[in-house]
Amino acid sequence: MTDTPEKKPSRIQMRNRRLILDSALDVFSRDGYGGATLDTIAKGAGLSKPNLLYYFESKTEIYVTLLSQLLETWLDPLVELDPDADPVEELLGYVRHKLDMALELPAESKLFAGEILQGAPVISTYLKDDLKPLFDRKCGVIQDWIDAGKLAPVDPAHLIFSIWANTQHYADFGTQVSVLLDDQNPAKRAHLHLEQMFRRLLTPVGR
Amino acid sequence: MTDTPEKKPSRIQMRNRRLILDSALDVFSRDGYGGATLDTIAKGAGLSKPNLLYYFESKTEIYVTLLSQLLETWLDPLVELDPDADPVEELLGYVRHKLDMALELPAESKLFAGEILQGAPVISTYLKDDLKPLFDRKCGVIQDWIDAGKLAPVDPAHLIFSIWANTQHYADFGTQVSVLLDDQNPAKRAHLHLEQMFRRLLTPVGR
DNA sequence: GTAATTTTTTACCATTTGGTAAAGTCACGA
DNA sequence: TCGTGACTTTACCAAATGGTAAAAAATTAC
Repeated sequence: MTDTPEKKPSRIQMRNRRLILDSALDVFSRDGYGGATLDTIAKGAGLSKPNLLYYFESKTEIYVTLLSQLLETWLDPLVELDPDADPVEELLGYVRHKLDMALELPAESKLFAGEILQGAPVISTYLKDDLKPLFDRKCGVIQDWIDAGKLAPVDPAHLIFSIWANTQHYADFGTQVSVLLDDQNPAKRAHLHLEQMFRRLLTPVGR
Repeated sequence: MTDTPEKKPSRIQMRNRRLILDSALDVFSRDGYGGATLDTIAKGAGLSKPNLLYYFESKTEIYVTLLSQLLETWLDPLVELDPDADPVEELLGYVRHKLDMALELPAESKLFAGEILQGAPVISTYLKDDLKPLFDRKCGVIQDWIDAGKLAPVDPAHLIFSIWANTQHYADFGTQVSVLLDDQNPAKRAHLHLEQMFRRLLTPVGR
């Protein structure tokens, strides 16, 4: 009880913190951490700058809060990779899920991408302490699948990288994708392409 | 002759402009456009800020200069996709080339990624006017290869996207890759993985 | 209804930032 | 060696930025 002296947040606090975080996600993902300003975030939330600083101590605290909330939901699909399921279908499901997330939540994806791009100054300890163990565990699962002959032999780590790369591309490079594609809704073809690519890569050849 | 009243740049101009651009590439790719400051760039170049502004009119001009120089070399490998070569090997060569570029010039890759991430405010007309036609042409080449049965049927546009995504990932997300891999030189395994993945995707199945 | 508490506003401030003016220094050709 | 133009430094500036203090307003608890 002494750990968190803060009382439960009031309704107004809930609402305003949410407004701020929503606006901040927009601004940080569009302008980057350095390009974002408290005024812009405040305006987007419909608050004044000092009022915004009543709810968050600093610009950095807003940014950190956003990233921590993000990381939870972002890594969830990887956590759920089920060692007992059918390997190819499980991995293709993971690809689908990540692609849907990228298409539906591009701002989150861009925020994360921007942070990594700049050397992960805020989340580097998270990467080392939380993501790395999870990553290693899932590489182990994939390796087991391969050893059991249920998956074509691939480099597990680089497989995961390529899943991340391909799915996040549609969010992070969405501007470029939009310019280059005549088809204005890339979702369907993106899904088909990734399904085809990873199915071919992962399906074990009959021995 | 009236178009470019500037005389040929002196040796000192060549040297200092290069120092500035080198430093600016570092800073912009690390801190983003908004996070970069003229002071930081100047310090990195060993010059004073006003001296830096003797060589470039503004922060934006440095940034634009960097991006234009980048785009030339960056798109070159795509330009050189040869319609008359062996399709699978030609595309695998493109993958290799792009991966090598990402591994050797991560700062350039990150600069470009940051610009796209923020909605391509500076290079959007370039994307529309120059990249798009090239992209469409190369999609045509790939489609012709497919129609001739020399390539497995893939979505040409999304194939190119996946090549870009997978190769740039090792630069743009290099921080994450480094943290997650025990192997500290990902180059070899990355090459092998991408070769395997794209060879399987692209090799036509005997009919 | 009123006192206590929470929330919002107004008025600031110090620092940083992109950029300028102008004086000084250097290099080099005549 | 001297003058001219190229280069560099010093001294600034206005605007923007992250952040604060304290008063005013609104809400809540009793």
